[in-house]
Amino acid sequence: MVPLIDWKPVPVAYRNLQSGSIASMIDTQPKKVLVAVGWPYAQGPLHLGHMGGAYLPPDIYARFRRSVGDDVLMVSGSDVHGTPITVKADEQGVTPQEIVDTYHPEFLSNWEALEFDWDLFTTTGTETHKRVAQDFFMKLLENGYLYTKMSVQYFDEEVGRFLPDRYVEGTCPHCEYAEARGDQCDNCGRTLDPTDLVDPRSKLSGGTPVLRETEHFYWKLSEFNEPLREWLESREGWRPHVVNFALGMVNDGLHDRSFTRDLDWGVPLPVDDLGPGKCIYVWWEAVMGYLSAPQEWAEQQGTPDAWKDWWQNPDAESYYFIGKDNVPFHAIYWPALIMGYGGLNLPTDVPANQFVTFGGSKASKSRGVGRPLNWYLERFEPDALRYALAQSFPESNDSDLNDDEIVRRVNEELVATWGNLVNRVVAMTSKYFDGVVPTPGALSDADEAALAGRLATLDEVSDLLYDVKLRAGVGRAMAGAQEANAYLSDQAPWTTAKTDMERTGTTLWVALQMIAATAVALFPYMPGTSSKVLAAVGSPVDGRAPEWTAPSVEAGYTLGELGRLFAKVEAETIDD
RNA sequence: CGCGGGGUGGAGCAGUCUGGUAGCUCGUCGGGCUCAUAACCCGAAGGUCGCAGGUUCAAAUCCUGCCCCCGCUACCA
Repeated sequence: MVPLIDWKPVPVAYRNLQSGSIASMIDTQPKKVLVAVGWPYAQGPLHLGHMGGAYLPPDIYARFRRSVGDDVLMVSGSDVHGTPITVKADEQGVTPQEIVDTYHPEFLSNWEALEFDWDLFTTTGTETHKRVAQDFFMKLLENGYLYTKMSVQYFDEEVGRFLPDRYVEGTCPHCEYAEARGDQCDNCGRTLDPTDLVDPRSKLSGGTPVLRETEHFYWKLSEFNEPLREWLESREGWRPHVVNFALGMVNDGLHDRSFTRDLDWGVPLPVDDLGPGKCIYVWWEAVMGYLSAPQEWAEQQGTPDAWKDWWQNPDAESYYFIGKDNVPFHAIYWPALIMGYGGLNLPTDVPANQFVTFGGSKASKSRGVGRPLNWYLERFEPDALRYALAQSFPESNDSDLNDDEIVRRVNEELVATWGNLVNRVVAMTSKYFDGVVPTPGALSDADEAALAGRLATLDEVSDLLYDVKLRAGVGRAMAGAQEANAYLSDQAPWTTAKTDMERTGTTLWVALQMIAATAVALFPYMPGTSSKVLAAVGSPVDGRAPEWTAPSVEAGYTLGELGRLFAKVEAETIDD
């Protein structure tokens, strides 16, 4: 056995910032940042809850880190293996691949509709993934963390398949509930073993399954108990619910778990000790995607070793964006796999979200609650939807969202505060100065305060974003827009325009500086509209993200065309 | 006693670790403004911080018990 599990503390988000100074807002030593996004299971459509919980947060975070100059790699992909997909394929009389080919493209179109900026969104069905997962298996085997063991499991002779615990149903031996599952009785809540069930039947065929011996590789997870405990206890800045939950499980004691399954649809074992029909358990193999996707990306770039900068460089950071139901897999099992492999970076942070609920019900594939994502995509502009979701991110609580709430956020907050601000300033510049940025006169104290305020906004938003407090971040950025609205009210350029055009010009010049800075602060959240604003004021986004600085809007520049940033959502459009 | 999270003005949330005038976004009411997407700005009303007890000069915050909601409970992913 290999000397146990080397891990080193991974530094938390590096900051090279000093409040107040524009130049200091850019990270002078760019870091490699892996933004790892939970892999959606290609078995059903995604809902708005998935976006708010797991997928939009990483896009915002990645865009922000790009803005401060870091070298971000944002990857994920469709998880295409496992029993549920094969079962669904059987039900529909198609191949598992055909199921995958239904949902993977749908995911891709979802990302496009919401303007996610992936480096790569692949699948676990690639040759690269297979190679990486098999290599991972061999490394664990060589390091002594895998062993074989016989066990007895129910087998459905009708469909010719071993049955996962949840696919065996029967009568609960404790309460005689007839619909108990093999892992648990929903009636009395007791944990069960499938062999406990009276009158077991297969959920697949309805027939009576038979017990068969089967040999599997088992993972010595128990060996990782202490290293994981030590590692988790040393985490700083993690969300309490993530650490507490993971630590609770570790303190209860982890037991060895089977590493393989009797299944054809998956990554086959690289050794033939067990004979055919064995695959790596889909969950273990799926999280290895965090390692295989960067390799696939690197291959596509023509720099096949480039992935090592994110995985083997101890200064690199990695953030795993997931829902709370996945905490065990990202705060326990995946770190344990990484430890067992050796030489790879452990997660810097796992900022798992709680759930977005709709009228109190979890929006999820399995329960079918909530509208299809496309329903929202057809009715809302992407940035408007991104805004409404960001303001409801369930970072510490489950958060509730409904259609009226989304409309309220868009109409009463986004349109009224930010959209209207841009519109009124551009309109006045057009009206009083023919659309040319005026030359400022002497700056008053109020002007200076307003200009300083825009820097404070960028500074404070960046503090929140580094901490992955994304909901607070968008709120703070919007406060920047409110400051600009208040500044305009105080200065009343529409009044001074009657007597003092220089004063009016100065006010509008200041307001334009505030708008440009706000657009930068909002860019991670609403990249499309921020890009439009920045282009219109003469600071177009160069590359994938604007520099995290207050752009200088130059006097004499003719503002570009900029219609209304957002349309109000009419009640009728959501009235069905 | 399985584990973790949550219960804060009409709505959605922050604050709880490090006790000390309960904060934000909206809504409501009043005022201002009229450049702007009936948008913007200012002010006010509205909360015994799930319930009960305890510690303390002082509790949303610490302790104990209880109630309710969510997730997990290891072979669904």
